[in-house]
Amino acid sequence: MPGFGGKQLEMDGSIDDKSEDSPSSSGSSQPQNLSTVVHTITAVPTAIPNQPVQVQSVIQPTQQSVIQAAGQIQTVQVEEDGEGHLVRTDPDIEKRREILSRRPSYRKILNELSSAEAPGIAKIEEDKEEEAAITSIQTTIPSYVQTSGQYGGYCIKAGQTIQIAAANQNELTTQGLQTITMTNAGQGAVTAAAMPAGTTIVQYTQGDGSQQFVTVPVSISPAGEVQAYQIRAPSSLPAGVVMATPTGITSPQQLAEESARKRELRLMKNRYKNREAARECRRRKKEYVKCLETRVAVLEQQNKTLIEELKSLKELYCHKAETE
DNA sequence: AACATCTGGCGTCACAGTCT
DNA sequence: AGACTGTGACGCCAGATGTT
Repeated sequence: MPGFGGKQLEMDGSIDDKSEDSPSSSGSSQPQNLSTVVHTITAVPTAIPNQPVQVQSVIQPTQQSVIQAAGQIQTVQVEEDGEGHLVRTDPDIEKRREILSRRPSYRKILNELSSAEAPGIAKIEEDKEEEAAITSIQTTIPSYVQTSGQYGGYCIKAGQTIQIAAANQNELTTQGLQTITMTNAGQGAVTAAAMPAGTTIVQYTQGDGSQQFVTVPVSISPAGEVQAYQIRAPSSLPAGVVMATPTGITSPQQLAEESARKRELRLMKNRYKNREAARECRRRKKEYVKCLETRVAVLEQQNKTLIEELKSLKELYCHKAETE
């Protein structure tokens, strides 16, 4: 895998000198007691989508090292930290740190990792999959409606999700509706406080796939039957949003209820998209973790190889010293 | 077998950053 | 400014695994 053989330019800007490409590379076999060691290394930015840079460095704390990348000479300030790691200290790094301090995107990180290090690693692609068409009608009666009732001729119970079959769906389709989903307190996200009793939000998808939301007052008879949904036609509300009632808000309690309903409407509009976004985010995260695990495995293997190499060189050296 | 704990996935909300 | 996007955090759930 390209890039794993050299120094890793860490995300924090440090150059972690853990290995060298080969013991025969220029100057690397020089005795350690020299104050200046010349290395030819390949630095691979782990988080920056640059080409691997060939580094001709004179490893000496606080001295400037010369990085030659794509024919361009770049001067960077390098210092050694307490643990023998080389750390860039030039002003560029400040800028880079600033950028990196922002919340990273798994998509970005992984794409950068894969482009810089492993062409074999698949990039996270833009999700072009079409949403599967919803063909059923699903409705959940809020759990706070502790009763059972009738909806479109079907008996439903509080907190239950029901499928509304052909007859109603056809009826809806003729009106340009494909799906209708009632969701709120069923997930526990909406409580009686957040969503005033006696109302619910109906989400439906039109023929063109656009999401529509309707706030619907629900009348429940003493016998526990859902008697009616009073849905009104769109008027002055933004496209796609249909608001049913309420009329004549006067008391602070009603105002609070209204604002709660508005909040719920806003959340409802975001919920669907966010569900998908969260799914994608988790997928990217998993892919990112996998990628990191692969890197760990490769580096561990490399470490083993280097240890073995060191051993055999030591043996060779001792053997040579004995014979002399 | 019954129960407890762990694990992974999901949906949701809040929030920060980005885009229009 | 408001919409959109990506992600962390949280709670819930179901299945797997360990313990009694």
